[in-house]
Amino acid sequence: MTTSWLELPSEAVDEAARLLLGWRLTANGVTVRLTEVEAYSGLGEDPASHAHRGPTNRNAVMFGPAGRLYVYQIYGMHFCANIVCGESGKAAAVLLRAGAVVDGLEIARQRRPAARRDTDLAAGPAKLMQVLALDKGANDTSVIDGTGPATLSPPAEPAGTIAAGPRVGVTSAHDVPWRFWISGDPTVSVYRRHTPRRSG
DNA sequence: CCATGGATTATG
DNA sequence: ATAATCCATGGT
Repeated sequence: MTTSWLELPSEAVDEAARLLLGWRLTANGVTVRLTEVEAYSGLGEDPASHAHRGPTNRNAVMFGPAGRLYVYQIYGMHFCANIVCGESGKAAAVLLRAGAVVDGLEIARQRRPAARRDTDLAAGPAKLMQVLALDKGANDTSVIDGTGPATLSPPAEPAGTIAAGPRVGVTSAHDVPWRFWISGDPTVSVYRRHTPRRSG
C-alpha cells in the first residue's frame, strides 16, 4: 500500500496532491471524485501560496494539522477549498480544482443550473464547492473524522494516468508543475495560459 | 472578450 | 483611512 497523503511531510505536498486524485469527497448528499488538484506550500519561495508570507488570520488553517479544509472566498462571490497537508507549523495544502459527480446527481444539477453537461457540474474550484453546498462555514473542519460537513473517502478504483502542468492563475513559478489531473478526464477544465488581468 | 463582487492585504 | 489584488464563473 502506498503512503497515505495524510502522513506525508509538508515538503511532499506535491506528492500528496497526486495521491488525492481519485479520492471522493461527500457533502450534503453529493459525492464528487477528485479529478484535478493543485499543490501549494508555505515553505520556501512560493509567492503563489496564500501562506508564503507567514501566518495570517485567513490562512491560519494551512498551518494546522492535515485533514482539514481551508476555505477562502475569491472575487467576493466564490468559495474554493483546499485540503491541508503536512505537519502542523509547516503550511501546505492541496486546492481542489475539479471533480466528477458520482453520487447525488439530481441534487447537483439543481445546485448548478448553469451546467449544461454533467461534466461541467464540478469542473472548477468554485463549481465544486457549489455542488457540495459548502462555503466559508466549512473552513477549519475535518474531512477525515466525520465531524465536519464533508467527508473524504478512498478511491473505489485506481485514478489512472496522472498528468502534471503549471498551476492556474499563477503568473510566477510557472516552472513548478504543481497542477495535477487525471489524464483524459472530461471534467478537467482546459488550461488557460493565464488570466489576462492586466490590459494587454 | 467583459461584468460581477467582497474579503484580504499592503500602505500611510 | 485608501487602493490594488485575487487559486473564478457566466454570459456576451
